[in-house]
Amino acid sequence: MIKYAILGLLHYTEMHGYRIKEHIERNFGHMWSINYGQIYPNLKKLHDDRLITMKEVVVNGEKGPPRKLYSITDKGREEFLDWLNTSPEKPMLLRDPFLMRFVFFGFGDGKRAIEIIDEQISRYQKELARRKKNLTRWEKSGIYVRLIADLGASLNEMVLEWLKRSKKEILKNAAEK
Amino acid sequence: MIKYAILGLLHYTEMHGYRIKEHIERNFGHMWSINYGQIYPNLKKLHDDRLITMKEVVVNGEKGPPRKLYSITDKGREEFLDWLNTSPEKPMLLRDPFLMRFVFFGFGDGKRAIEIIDEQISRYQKELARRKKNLTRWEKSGIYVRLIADLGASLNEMVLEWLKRSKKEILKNAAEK
DNA sequence: TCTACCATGTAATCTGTTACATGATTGC
DNA sequence: GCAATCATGTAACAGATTACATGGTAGA
Repeated sequence: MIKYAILGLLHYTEMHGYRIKEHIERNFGHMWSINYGQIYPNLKKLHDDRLITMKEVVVNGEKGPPRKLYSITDKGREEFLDWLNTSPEKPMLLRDPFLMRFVFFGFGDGKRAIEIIDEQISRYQKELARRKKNLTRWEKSGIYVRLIADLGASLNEMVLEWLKRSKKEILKNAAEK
Repeated sequence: MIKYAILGLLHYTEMHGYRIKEHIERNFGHMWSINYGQIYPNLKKLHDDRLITMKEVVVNGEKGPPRKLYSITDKGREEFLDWLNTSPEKPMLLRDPFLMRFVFFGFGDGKRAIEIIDEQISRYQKELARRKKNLTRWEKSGIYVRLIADLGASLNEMVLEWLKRSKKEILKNAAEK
């Protein structure tokens, strides 16, 4: 999957590994985690398969080792577009260590449960503020990127509402007993 | 992580591997996928670590091989409650091959993009209907399980709204050009 | 001098997925 | 007889995560 994310970015413009990581994190970091352990081996594989080409560039006055600029090849473009046009096989997956705990909160201490929920509320409040501020940043990046950012904010908003609703219901439920 | 899901279920009642898989799929299958390749090795590891005990049971008149009934030990309960009370370290992660494609739809064929979005809309419509029908099923399972089911439905609803909104905006955007 | 950041990468480990293999029973 | 379901499991592979190692430059 990361393979296609890389091809997609290189379809846009040539880039080196470090910059690819930055882009992936910024564009869909909230839904896809990434790290060098995936990026560099993938770049190597894509290069071996002739889907991308590489040229080493020493940028004068730039710090650090020489960059390795990768570009997509015609073969790479072809494979990328094939992938883009196929129907996604697998359904959405939501993985959240907090939700995993939440299901079992009935077994634990109710007070601690509320504390953890409050932590989540303040986390999501901060995150939502950050997202809303950044929404305008995506305006110029094209409609699809903007819509993805929009989805991120909507998800954030929905979870926050759910957290508040849940807290209320849990407290009400505890008071009734 | 699956380790704690198993401990949590066994905290509830003793169970064998096959039943654990069923439960995980039913309770949070929409957010956590599971398979035997994870269940059985995990059960073995938990047993080796003395967090659960096992007794083999042949149920008369039942089909198939003898069940291996696992129960949680005091040590297991302790570790489970410790985990339950700690703050979740990692943020929510949304992984969706459709969304991965979506970001790059600008590079592909606009008509095909609309087709794929329509596929997603009908998928989510069916799924939402199924979820809403099942919501009452969770009523008796305790407040936390019910709230998780509620979150699942809310997520589903939100994504569906977003898909419809996106389709409209994309068509409008295409018409303007 | 020390920290932060740019930029490359690898090795070990952990986690998850797919695809098998076995075998009994129930119902069509 | 055959398909479906219950129930056990493993091997191979794919994918993700963590933790290192290297080394240069800019700025406090």
